[in-house]
Amino acid sequence: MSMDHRSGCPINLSLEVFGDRWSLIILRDMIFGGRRHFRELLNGSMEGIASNILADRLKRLMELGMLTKADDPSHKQKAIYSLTEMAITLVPILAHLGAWGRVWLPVSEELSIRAELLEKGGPPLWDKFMDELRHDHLGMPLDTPADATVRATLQAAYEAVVASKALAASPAA
Amino acid sequence: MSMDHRSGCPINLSLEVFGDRWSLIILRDMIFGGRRHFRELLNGSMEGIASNILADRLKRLMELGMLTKADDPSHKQKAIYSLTEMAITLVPILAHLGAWGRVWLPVSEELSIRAELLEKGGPPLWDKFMDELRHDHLGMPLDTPADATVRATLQAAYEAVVASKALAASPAA
DNA sequence: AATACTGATTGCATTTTGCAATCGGTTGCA
DNA sequence: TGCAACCGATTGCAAAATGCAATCAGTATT
Repeated sequence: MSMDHRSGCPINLSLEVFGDRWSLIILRDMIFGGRRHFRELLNGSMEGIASNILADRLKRLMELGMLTKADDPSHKQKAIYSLTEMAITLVPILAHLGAWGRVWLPVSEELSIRAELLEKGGPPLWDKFMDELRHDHLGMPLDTPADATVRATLQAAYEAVVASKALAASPAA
Repeated sequence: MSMDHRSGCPINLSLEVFGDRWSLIILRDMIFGGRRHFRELLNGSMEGIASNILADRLKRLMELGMLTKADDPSHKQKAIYSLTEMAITLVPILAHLGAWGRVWLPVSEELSIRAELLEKGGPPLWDKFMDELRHDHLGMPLDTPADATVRATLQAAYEAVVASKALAASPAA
């Protein structure tokens, strides 16, 4: 363990983990976007992260114990990244962060629909979602063998907004 | 409003506001440490912020609508900084952040006692504390004219830990 | 009159970030 | 068998952010 911390304050230490412009964006895309591969994260994030920064942050997040890396059996040089429990427990923080941003910042509708659903669902929905993440990333059995996943609900809501936007943009089609 | 945002995602926009190493530390010291003046923030933070960075962040946080500045009547060149409602609503996020850090990071006991109390108090305590902040920074009347403030409780708990540490270090005194 | 404190500002070296191009290896298809 | 597309990165370089020390003019204290 490196001891070069600015202070032992919980908030300061948390900021030292993801108090930069990219770490939490990467985790957001893995948690809510389902991205598991380098290229998915590189091309999938709307913010356009550079490949060297992505590589650096993935390495850093692994060293911090937030991610693990494994070989993808289907592709010899493909790596698959997984969230650890440490990262999965960020879900409530991301939900709060999204809710705060929706109130105070100029968010776009299609990108805030997930935050809205998470806010409305509250802690019970977060717990269910975290359970799904534990299943997908840690191989744990689902507590409740849900017929409809939170993940799918979030994804469907996002696509519905995008579709309605496209329809409104070209009504003559 | 400047439109140079990376994306309209709530989490991204939130990170653009305080996704750096210092902004949230300053807000932490104002919210939980009661700092209102430049020098208090400069010397009071355990992390040792540089004066130019402090000046830059205070200016930035004012432009973002998180802080306001006013003259201190008691001292002609003294400036007093106040939290806006936008900043006060960060309390739940800071509480979650502290709770997460307490679980996963090597926090020091004396610095995490506040996070612990906030965690135990939960949303009701946060609301009471935010009400106190609105009173102190926005001049609003207190909903409940509490005889004991959350602020004082947090401060007393911190001092108790520091005192017990000092006692354990020199038992012969 | 001297000293210390107020909110800053300046100059400069170091570190971090962002961007574009590129790398060696793997895969799928013709 | 050739070859383009894709894989997870790496490199070089410029720009920006950061950290540090010294300094500033105005104000209060002594």
